Formats: sequence, C-alpha cells, structure tokens
Amino acid sequence: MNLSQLEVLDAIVRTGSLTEASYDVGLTQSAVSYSLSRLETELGVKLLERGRQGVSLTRIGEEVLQHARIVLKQMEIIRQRTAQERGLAVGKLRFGCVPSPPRTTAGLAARP
Amino acid sequence: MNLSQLEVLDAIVRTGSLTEASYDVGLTQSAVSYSLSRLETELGVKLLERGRQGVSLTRIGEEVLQHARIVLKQMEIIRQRTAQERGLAVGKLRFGCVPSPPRTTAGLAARP
DNA sequence: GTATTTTACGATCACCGTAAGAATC
DNA sequence: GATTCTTACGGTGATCGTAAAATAC
Repeated sequence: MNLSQLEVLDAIVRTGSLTEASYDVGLTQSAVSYSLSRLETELGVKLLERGRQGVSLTRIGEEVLQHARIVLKQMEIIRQRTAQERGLAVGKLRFGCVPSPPRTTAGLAARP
Repeated sequence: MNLSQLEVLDAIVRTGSLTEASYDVGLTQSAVSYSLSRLETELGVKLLERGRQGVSLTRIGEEVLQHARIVLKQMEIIRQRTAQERGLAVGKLRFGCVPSPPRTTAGLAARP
C-alpha cells in the first residue's frame, strides 16, 4: 500500500471512472487500473464495484477512502509547510503583487 | 515522499539513532540513511540534527513528524479494518488455539 | 580503539507506458 | 460500432544490501 495508490483511489471516486481519473493524476488508464487492482490485492478486499454507470464504492471501500483522504490531506500539509520553510509558495496558491507596504513581499523576493 | 520514508523517520526519532531504527523497521543502516536523506532532499529541509548523543529533531522536523504520525496511524487503521473485512486479525495480535467449538477456527484452516 | 553514519556500487523489483484483448453499451 | 476496463510485455528508476569510507567519541 503506497500513497500514489491512495491518490488514484481518491481520483477514481471523485471523477467516477478510471479514464477520467487517469487525466486527473497524470497517468494512463492502464496505470490507473494497475494501481487500483494492486491496492485491492494488497488489502485483500474489493474497494469498488465496476458497474454500468461508472464505479461505486463498496462498504469497506468507503471506509478506506475516508482514511485515505486524511492521509492525503496530511501529506499535502507536510509539503506545504516544508515549502514554506524553504521560502517557496507551492500548490494551488498563485502569486500576485498588489500595492502594499514593502514589508509584505520584499522578504520573499530577496531570497535566492 | 513515500510512506516508508515516514516510517523510517518515525523509527529514528523513537529509537534515537539510525542503527536502532534499522532494527525497528527491518532494513539495513544503509537503507535507513538513504531513506532519510532522500526524504530531506525531496522536502528540501533538514529534518534532524545528527548530534553527539544520537539525533534530535529540527523545528520543521518536529512539525513534519507530527503529521507523519497521523499518516501512519491512518494507514494502520486501513490495514486493520481491511484485515477485519477479510476475517483475519493482523498486527501485533498473535494466533493461538484453545479448546473451542469447531465453528471458531475451522473456517480458517479450510482456506488454501 | 569502538560505534555510528554516509557513500559507492550492483541487483532486483515495483511501476509505468504501449499495445492488444475483453467487456459493456 | 464506441467506450471503458483489464491484461501482457518491456524498460526504467527507486530502493535495497554489501562493503568501504568517513565521522564522532
């Protein structure tokens, strides 16, 4: 069980299909399928039902996803906080300048 | 950043040295050292100070560890819950047999 | 000296992409 | 037919262990 597998699971559920999920995570459908089936094998449970209209979580799948999302959230926090530590802003936050007192942004630009 | 790296970090801090941590996680010292330095490189921050008496967390390392432990806890929950779903007890629980009605353990032995 | 960590070097295995196959509509 | 998921196969890279070097005491 690794993180990318949890990311894939999350993406599949959010998008409702492996194909859409593959765009979301930047992999091929093949890789998404592989990743999911590997996760299911490792955990020994079926996480989602491949139905007529997209996919739907099994009961245990729902539970796994719940914990998986906490994991992903915490990983994101780690990335964000360490990025701040390095003096870089990352993630979905974009950077812009508005008229403001020098102290607000000057420190950032000064770092190499 | 992957899970085993977080496990290694946690083990190092719990045991106080890379050597002890290597026993804890079941890797060589070399692998533990590699894993830690890779994590630090990927995050771009120094997580712990290699001091005279063992290691000590940096400020940001402390923060990372806090989130890492939440992650590890959630992963453990996922393993436990899916194991229950499969009908198996895992983790530190050992297995033993005592005089009991056939239904209690017979089903387990029957599985290939 | 001992004990611990880091570095160097190979080997192995997990993961991915391409491509073909199966299933579903 | 189109679309989606799965399976097969090969290549590449991360991660591990062995072993040597560096570091600290």
